[in-house]
Amino acid sequence: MAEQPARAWRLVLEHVERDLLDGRIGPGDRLASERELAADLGVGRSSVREALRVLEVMGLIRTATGSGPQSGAIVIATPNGGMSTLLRLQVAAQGFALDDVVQTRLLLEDAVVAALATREDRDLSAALPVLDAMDAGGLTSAEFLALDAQLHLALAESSGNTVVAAMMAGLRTAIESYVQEGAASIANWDAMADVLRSEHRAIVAAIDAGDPDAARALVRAHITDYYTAAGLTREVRHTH
Amino acid sequence: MAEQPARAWRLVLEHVERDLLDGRIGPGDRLASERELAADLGVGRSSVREALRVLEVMGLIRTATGSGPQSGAIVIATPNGGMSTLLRLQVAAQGFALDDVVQTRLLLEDAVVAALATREDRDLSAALPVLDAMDAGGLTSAEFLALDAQLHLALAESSGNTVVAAMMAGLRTAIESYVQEGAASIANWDAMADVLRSEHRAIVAAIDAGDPDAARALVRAHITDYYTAAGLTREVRHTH
DNA sequence: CACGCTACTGTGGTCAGACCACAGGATCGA
DNA sequence: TCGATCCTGTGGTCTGACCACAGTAGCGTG
Repeated sequence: MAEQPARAWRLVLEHVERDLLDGRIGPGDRLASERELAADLGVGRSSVREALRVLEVMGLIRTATGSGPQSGAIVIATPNGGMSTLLRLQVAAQGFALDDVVQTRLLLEDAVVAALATREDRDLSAALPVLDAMDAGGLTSAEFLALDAQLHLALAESSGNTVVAAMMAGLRTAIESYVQEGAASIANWDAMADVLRSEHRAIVAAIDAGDPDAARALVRAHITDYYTAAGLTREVRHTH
Repeated sequence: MAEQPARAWRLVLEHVERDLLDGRIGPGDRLASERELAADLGVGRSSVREALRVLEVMGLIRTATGSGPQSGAIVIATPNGGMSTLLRLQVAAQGFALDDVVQTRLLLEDAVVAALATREDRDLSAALPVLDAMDAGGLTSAEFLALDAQLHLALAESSGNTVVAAMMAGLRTAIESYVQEGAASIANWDAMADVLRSEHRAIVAAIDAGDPDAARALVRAHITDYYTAAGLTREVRHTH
C-alpha cells in the first residue's frame, strides 16, 4: 500500500471513524463542534469542514445551525442517500455502465422477492398501500414511476436486509433520469401502466403464496420488459 | 421533495454533475481550477473545495498539485474506493448490520460465479495466478486474506459487471477489520488455509466446467463456513 | 547552436480570521 | 409569573494569505 501523504481532512475523517468504531459516538450523538475538532486535531476549520462534508454526503451525519441539542453535526447513519449519490455520480462519470446497473438491479430484486417468498414471517404491509395507490387513475408517468420506486423499495426493506435495500434505492436513483426519459418514449403509457400494475399484483401474489421461483421469474420479466420497452437495455444477458 | 436551502458546495456538486451528464467533461479530462470554478459559480473557494473533496472520496476525481496536464482535478471514475469508504463508514456507524453485509456478499458472489460458469467467453486468467500465489507456504493470515480478497475481486471483475465488482470490493472492505479479528480466533490457521485453498480450486473448477449450480453451492458453502468459523455470522436470522 | 540552470507561473493544500443567520437558553423586566 | 430581550454557540460562507510542488519558458553559458 502506498503511503498517503497525510492530508489534514483525512486525519479528521479517520478520527471520526475511529470514534465510531470504538463506540465513543453512535447514532443520535453529536460530534464535537467544528472549531473544537479543529483545535483538538491541530488542523484548520476548513479541513474539518471538508471531512464533515464527506460524512454528510455519505449519510453519516446531518448538520444543523443554531444552538441546542439538535444543532451541530449529529450521527444519523442513513445509507440510502449516500449510496444514491455515489451510484448516480459514477454513472454520470461513466464509471458504471448503464447496463451493469440494470443487471445488478435485476440481480438484487430477484434475490429480494425470492427471500420474501421463502420467509415464514414475511410482512408485506408496507407494500400493499403503495400497490393500491398505483391504481389511481390520471397518474402521470413521473408520479407512477415514483410509486413504482416506492413499491420496489418497500419490498426490499421488507426483506430485512438494509444493505440490499440501500443498494437498490441507489441503483434506482442512478438511472432515474434515464427511466424518466424512457417513459416519454413509450407510445401508449396508460396501457403500459396497466401492464405494470398487473405485474406488480402478480409478483406480490407469488410472494404471498410462498413461491420463490415464480416470484423470481415474474420480477425478472417485469423489469426486463419495462427496460426494453423504455429502450434502456441492449441485450438480454444470461445470468441464470 | 423538500426544497433544500441552496448551499454553495451543493451548487458546485450539481454543476460538475451536469457537466458530466452533458458530456462536457469525461474520464481523463481536467476540471476547471478551484479558483476558476469559484469565480464562475460565484462562491468561495472553500465551498468549491468541499464539493471536490466529496467527488474525490467518491472516486470521481483525483487531484494533484503542481502544474502541467497531470495537475489539478482529473476525472477518473474509479468506483471501488468510494464504495468501500461508504460501506465501511456505514458499518462503523451502525447504519449497516454486519450480518446484512455478509448476506449481501453471499448474494453477489453467488451471482458472479453462476454468471461466469454460464458465459461462453469466460476468462479466468486474472484469477489463476492468485490461486497459485495462495499455495505459497508461510503466508500469514493477513497475507492469505489479502490474496483471498484479490481472488474474489478478480472473479467479480471477470464477470464483466463493474457495479457488482465494486459492490463486492466495498462489502469486503467494510468487514475487513472484523475478518482480520476473526482469523485470529481460528485455532488451526494452516488447516483452515488448506481448506480454503481446496475450496477455491473447486469453485474455479466448477466455473471452468460450466456448472453454475455447483459453483453457486460451492461458493456459498465456502463463504458461509469461513464466516461461521470466524464467528461472524449469527446462526439464524432473527428479524425481530 | 545546444544544453543546463533558473525563475516564473499556476496548481492544490492549508490555515486564520471575519461575518452572517439561526436557534436555544439565560436574563431581565413588567 | 410570564413575556420580551439579549447572549452564546452553532454551522455556512467568503476572503486573503501562505506553502509545496511541477511543469515551462527563458536565459545564460558553453
